[in-house]
Amino acid sequence: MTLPTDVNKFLQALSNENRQRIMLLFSETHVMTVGVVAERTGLGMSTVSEHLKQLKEAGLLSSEKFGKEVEYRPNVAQIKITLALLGQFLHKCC
Amino acid sequence: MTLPTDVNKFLQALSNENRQRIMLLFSETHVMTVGVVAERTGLGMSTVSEHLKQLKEAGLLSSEKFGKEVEYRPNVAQIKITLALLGQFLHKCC
DNA sequence: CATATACTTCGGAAAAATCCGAAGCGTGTA
DNA sequence: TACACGCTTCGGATTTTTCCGAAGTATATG
Repeated sequence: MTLPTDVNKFLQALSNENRQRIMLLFSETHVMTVGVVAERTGLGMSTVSEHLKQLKEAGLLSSEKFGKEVEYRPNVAQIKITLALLGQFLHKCC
Repeated sequence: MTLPTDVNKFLQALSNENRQRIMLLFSETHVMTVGVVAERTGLGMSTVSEHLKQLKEAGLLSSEKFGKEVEYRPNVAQIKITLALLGQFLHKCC
């Protein structure tokens, strides 16, 4: 048995405090652009862009482009799947 | 709403590949000493000692001292609690 | 077409994590 | 008491992560 890549990326993504803060913002405001997240966190736009990219690749967020803006939102379905996988993995240890 | 420290440490602990490997070992062998984990992972004993310490502080393992040996094992109860907290947190984003 | 806006990618500095072997600390044994 | 054994802590080299601002890309607007 080995840990799925998805779960690995998921854990990696959530292990950082600023990315956790970003996810918390999404629990208040379900849809945000890169600029809005940058403004609310106080981080540079490039930094936020990179964090959002990582959260997306980890299956925590999804994105959609509208003109020159990019809207990010929680990827509910994928989060549930990954959380279930993580649960399975951890219950093997018991 | 803010992310509990427990959950934070939990995610941080599991984000590392060698600590994941260690947890996988515990899914095969439920009780191991530091030396055994070192032997099976190929890591130095001091390195393993530090990893196990972190996993313990993150609520993933518990330890008990017997003479000069220290036995580690999965902290089932705490894992369940933390996993539930993580689930709660993530479902707020939906 | 030229410019502004929103974002991404790049280059690199700074901070944090990882790992090791040496040294230190208890505990059991000769 | 002296020594061996199992583990932890320390010091430090190496690697990885994080962050920023500059430069680059795509899209809308005057």
